[in-house]
Amino acid sequence: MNNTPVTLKFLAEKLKMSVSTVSKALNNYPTINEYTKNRVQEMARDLHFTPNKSAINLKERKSRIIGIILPNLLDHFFTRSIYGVEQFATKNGYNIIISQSHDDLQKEIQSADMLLRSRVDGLIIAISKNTQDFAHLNQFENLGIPVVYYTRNPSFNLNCHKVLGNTFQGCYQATKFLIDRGHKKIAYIGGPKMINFTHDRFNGYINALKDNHLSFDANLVAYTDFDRENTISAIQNLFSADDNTPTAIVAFKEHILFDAIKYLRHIKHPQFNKIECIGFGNNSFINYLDTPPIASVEENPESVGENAINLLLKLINKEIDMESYQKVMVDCKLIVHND
Amino acid sequence: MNNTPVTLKFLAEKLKMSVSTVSKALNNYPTINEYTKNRVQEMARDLHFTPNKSAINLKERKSRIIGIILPNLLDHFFTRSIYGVEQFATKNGYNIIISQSHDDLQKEIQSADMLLRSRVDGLIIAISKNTQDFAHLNQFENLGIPVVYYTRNPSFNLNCHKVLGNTFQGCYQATKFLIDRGHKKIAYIGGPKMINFTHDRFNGYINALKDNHLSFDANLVAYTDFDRENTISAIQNLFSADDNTPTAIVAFKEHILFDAIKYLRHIKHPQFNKIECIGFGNNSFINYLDTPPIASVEENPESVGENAINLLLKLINKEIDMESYQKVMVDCKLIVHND
DNA sequence: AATACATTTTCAAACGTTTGAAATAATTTG
DNA sequence: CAAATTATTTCAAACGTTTGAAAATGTATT
Repeated sequence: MNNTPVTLKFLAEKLKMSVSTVSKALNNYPTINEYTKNRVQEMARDLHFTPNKSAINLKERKSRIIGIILPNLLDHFFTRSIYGVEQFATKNGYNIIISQSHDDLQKEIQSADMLLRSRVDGLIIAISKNTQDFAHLNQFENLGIPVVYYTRNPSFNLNCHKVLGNTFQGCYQATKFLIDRGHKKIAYIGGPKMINFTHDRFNGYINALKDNHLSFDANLVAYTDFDRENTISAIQNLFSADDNTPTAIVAFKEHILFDAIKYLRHIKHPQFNKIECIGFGNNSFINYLDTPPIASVEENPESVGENAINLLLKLINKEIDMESYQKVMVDCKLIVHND
Repeated sequence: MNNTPVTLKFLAEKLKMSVSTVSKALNNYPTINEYTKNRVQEMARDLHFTPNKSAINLKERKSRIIGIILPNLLDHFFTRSIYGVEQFATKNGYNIIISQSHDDLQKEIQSADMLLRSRVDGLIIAISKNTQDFAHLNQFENLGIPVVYYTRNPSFNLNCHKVLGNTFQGCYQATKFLIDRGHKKIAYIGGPKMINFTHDRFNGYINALKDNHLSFDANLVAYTDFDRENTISAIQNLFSADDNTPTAIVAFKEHILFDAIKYLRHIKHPQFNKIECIGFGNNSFINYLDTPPIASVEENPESVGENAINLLLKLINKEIDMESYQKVMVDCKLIVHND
């Protein structure tokens, strides 16, 4: 209800000194007399002085804000990754603004635009699945604002900073694990081909087969997206040939397995609870399933976030040159569930 | 890599006109000549002029930013509620800054402080479970910045704006549903007593029993928190008496039921798959359980968020007086799962 | 007491916008 | 064609900070 805002000027008038003295006292300048400092700080406290960030930003030509754009907040991978980012950002005096693109290019452009107006000091982004053109993101770098792509990134483009889960290694490990358990017919269910890591995972699968002298069978591979219908039909395909049916599955997302298991149970597949499967993710709900995946590929999202912010901070502080493009890989970890 | 930032002044020099003309042209002032407007707008586009929000905020004495503080982003209730907020905020030209308190008072105070410095135009908050003192939040109202409490709120305090799920009604409905299915021994598992809606839910349960002439049995009530250990022991208690064991459960959070079912299966309770249960939440994961809850109490988080932002916008626009404290209740909906 | 030096405070400009009032230019009117 | 009107542009101050340079004050030295 206070109508005159408490500004430096206001404090200065109260204390009968100049604005600069007040400013310097609050910022603990060595040239300011101790007694004066105390008086100023006390008054500032009493009157609940809160420095106006807009004014400071304007003056300093920076915002101490990091922007984050991601497809959505309903995906645990992303919310977990924010933990990592936030932790290190606040530790270094930065705040974060999170914006969702809802996997829509137009919305992503809007988000980028507002973050640009807010003059964020850096941007961390997981691009939408339709992002082909990068004009809206290149703007940042043109203004000298560093951008770090994480997880979802322009795969063809080497001229950007990236932090990625080592999804090849994760998929290789998962496949290898199943091979070591004696499986010969391991199916692979991949994700939308537009998303860049889909191929890396597939390659992990292929390489594990090859390295272990198993032949590749195209009938054991199916693709789906985030839509359940498509997942079901992908699974139907895999299990259509009665003679050559898989005994294990590797899936690009764990919840595909949930659908798979449910479907197999539904059609009363003779050994639906024998099929061993592994997916990316590490959903705590696994504990509640009757027929849980045998293992999960933990992507360590917090660590991905952590690496992204650390790289970004180095770019902001010019410890790394913006032109020397970095690529950081974060290893996955196979979590074996022994219920 | 552009080192001279593109500002109004810069444009003005290029165009050989005054800064104010440029400003007014970009803001489409009627007093500016059409031809001039076109020239200015074209140049602004070509040079990628981006207005500096800090400068505007400073001048306008507002930020067009809404702050949100919530315990964490791993809880689907909160992430879903953000959808509602975001949608209406952006529609009205506001951006949002999300900050997590991690259910820690100190962190909440920090968040509040940074949002205050950022001079948000309004605040939406779900308080941490330890928030007893509200000095850090009252500051906002002292500066004329409206605050809307949502979901988690100071229950004892009537002098604040609130948007709440009608958790009483939700719990009543759930209990009633089970009664109608013939259950006589319905257990209730409540949440942390610090959280205000725990009691409302309990009252919903009690009232449903009473209205349907079922007697209340204290042995059928247990409390837990977000910790699995405690949940297990709560369930153990409920099922310790061999003679008087519940046939149905209402739980304040759905995942408690997952633990309950798992536990009952584990101890091979004679009718673990007969026990009918209902919890708050509406986790899509339910579809994958062998023994799913019979129904869910959908709390409509998007709608809660929507109501919160709408109320806040009205307060910001002074359509509602800050002193006339509002309380909005959002009804829950019972979702019956017929597998 | 005059000078030198150190300590402390203030001045003034800058950051990038907005906007009412004043100035200027262009057009109409009698 | 001068005066009155209207259209368009510019001036100048303000928003709340920061900060190097200049000014003022205080203290020590001879």
